[in-house]
Amino acid sequence: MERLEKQFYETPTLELAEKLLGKIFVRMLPGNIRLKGRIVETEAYLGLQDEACHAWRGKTARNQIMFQAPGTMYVYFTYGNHYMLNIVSEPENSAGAVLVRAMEPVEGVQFMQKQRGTDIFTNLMSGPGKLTQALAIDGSCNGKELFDDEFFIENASPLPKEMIGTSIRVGISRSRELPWRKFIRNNPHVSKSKVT
DNA sequence: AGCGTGATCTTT
DNA sequence: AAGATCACGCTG
Repeated sequence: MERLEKQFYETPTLELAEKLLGKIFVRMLPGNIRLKGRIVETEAYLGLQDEACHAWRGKTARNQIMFQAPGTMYVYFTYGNHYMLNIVSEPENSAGAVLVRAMEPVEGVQFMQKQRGTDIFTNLMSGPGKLTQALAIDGSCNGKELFDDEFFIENASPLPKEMIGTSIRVGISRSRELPWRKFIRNNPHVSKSKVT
């Protein structure tokens, strides 16, 4: 399948969160290592009215990447342990991003097992902190774009509507009511959560 | 259900 | 300068 171009990302954040489901995230590493994961769970974070969005009070040193062009990666560190992978949306100078919460491993499983310290297939990328560990994504990836040979996303056929679930977002306290989490129904790699 | 772990943001 | 919060994951 072909790689997603810039214009794919030029769509409202909530819509992008849904469109990314089923697409194949690819990372190339030195030594001809290719890692692939199918995106199965996402969440939308949008600008000023969404109090759970890092950028809701304006631009800071941490969140500035969220104001960049669609298709940029916003990676941040949290809870003293974990990196979170987001894909920037919305035009330049407005803030928005899609949090990638879970993937299904497609290629490079052995590498992922080593990274994660487990062989259990459904425990490799079934959470936002797990998938960055599996893919060796850290703060050095913050600000990189999905349009080169290191990081890109491959297209896949759109999913039928009935396969997509919606819920409130996981692990936030402000703006909890917004139903901005999207996931593939009955997929075993979707993160464990009280909300289904 | 409880806690580690450290950057970031808010309040004093 | 100090305190709170945090888009989590692991053990028990």
